[in-house]
Amino acid sequence: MEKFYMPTAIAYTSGKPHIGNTYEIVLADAIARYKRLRGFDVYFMTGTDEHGEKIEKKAKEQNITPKEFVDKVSSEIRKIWDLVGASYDKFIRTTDEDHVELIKKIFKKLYDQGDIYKGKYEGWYCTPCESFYTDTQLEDGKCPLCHREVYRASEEAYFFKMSKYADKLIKYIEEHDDFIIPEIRKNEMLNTFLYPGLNDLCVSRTSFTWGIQVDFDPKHVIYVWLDALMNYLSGVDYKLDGEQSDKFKKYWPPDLHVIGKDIIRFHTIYWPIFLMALDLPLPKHIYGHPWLLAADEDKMSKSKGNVLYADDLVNEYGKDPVRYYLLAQIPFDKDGTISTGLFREVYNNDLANTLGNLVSRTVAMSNKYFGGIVSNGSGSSYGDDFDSYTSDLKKTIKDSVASAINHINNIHIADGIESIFAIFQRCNKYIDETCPWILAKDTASSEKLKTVLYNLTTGIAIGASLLEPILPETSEKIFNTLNVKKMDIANIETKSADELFSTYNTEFKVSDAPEILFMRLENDKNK
RNA sequence: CGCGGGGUAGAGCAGUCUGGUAGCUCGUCGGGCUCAUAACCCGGAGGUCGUUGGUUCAAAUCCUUCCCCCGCAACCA
Repeated sequence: MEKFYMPTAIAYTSGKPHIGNTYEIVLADAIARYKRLRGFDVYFMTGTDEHGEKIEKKAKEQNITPKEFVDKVSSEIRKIWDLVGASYDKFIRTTDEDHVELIKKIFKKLYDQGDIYKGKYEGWYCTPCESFYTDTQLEDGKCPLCHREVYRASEEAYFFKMSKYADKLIKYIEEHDDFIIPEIRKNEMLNTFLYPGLNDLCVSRTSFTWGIQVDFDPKHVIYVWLDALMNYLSGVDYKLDGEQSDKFKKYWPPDLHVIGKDIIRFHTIYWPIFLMALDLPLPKHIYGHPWLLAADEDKMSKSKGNVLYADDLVNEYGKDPVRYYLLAQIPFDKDGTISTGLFREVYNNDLANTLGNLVSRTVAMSNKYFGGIVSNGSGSSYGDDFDSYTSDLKKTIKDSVASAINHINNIHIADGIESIFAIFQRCNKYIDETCPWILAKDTASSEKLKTVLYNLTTGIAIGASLLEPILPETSEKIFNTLNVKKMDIANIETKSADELFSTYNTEFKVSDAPEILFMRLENDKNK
């Protein structure tokens, strides 16, 4: 069984994540579910990044310990991930004991082998703000925060010799075209950081204490990124010495990193270099996904009051609609937008009208005309337009299936969803073409009518099977309503259109009281 | 001159590499239908393709001028 190790970035526990932050976990979840359906042994990992100065400060403001603070936020984050249906296999925390131990050992090892050295960090220091600034950060030569005088200061710090590995990394990136995706991110990294020359990275701090301590030099804590990135190793029980763990041997290296474009630099430069220093294979692909922005094109922020939270949306509209919006509306390499109005529009158009109503009308007709019994009509050809409606239906659905699978394989999820919905749209059109209510008036067309309802049901089943990774609850509801078995994606992909439309060759009975999948939302003037 | 992306119908986007009738979704207007969640299906209207100049029989597409928006960066995660 082929393995698929997919870690997401771990969320920084500085506060409650908004809907944009939640996108990443939903995206990764859809990929994980899809890979499982394709027979992969998936290890889907997420978690929280919990050290750093910012957290130390926030805890202090609330008069609690940093650990109490991160315990609270981490569980809040996890609750939201669960709420949107994230099927992660492991939730790691950088305060986990085994993680902390590993980081300490790694730091020591890198120091011993000469990749980390002690040096001086120089910069402009603002005493009241207790912060260092570079030349370019200063505003008019003064502190950018409080605008007071700064003075030249230096502080003891450990540095990592990035320069030692830079050439090797450049070569690797150039030779592996799909290491950094999308391509724009690859160019950004090469042009901005690698070609001009990589500076050594400061990997310890002495200005705060909430972090993993350097054993042999206790006034230093380990730089947050060196700590955070290593979760991908500790999460599969990587052992620096002694017998290597089975989990590590099985899953390493990551097949796909799902991370936000804002932290692509840490994942495509520092992270691979750390791995080179540890002499470990690099991840196969690192996907810097785009962002979800508020519809007014601004980043969501509390001060602007345009923040939407996943849990609020799930409570109001349900889990699957939230997943649908995120997955369908954010393209592979460009930012998407969200507002309550857009959300409701997409909900009505795609979920309530196209999909929900299709299932509803199809099942209703089966109940009305055949007491809920569905079976394929006996006539294969009727020598009129009916034949071409049917063959075009099958062909269009087969084409959409191929397109959807192709997109999803390339993690172009939004494009894949569009192709899946083309199936449902084609089914709706088929109803208009064949006019079942007219066929029902003449017993002589009984076989045609059976054929129509059978084909519709099968078409819905095909679409719903593909939809499972995207909308797991809805997919299951549809199969319960239709009372047929889900199709295997491998079969959907390889079978011919005619074979696909012979899947359910014995009659079955659909639900006589189908549930409304997505209740249509009334117009809401509030945006 | 730091690097990069973008400016196409009311909104959001595709098309630009490989010049040749400007396309999709939503909205809007009209028609059809009545199985269905006032849903579904069909059709129409709506665009000097940011700006200047050029190459060409022909430019959204190639070259050029300028204007505007956005991302990355200046070691916060």
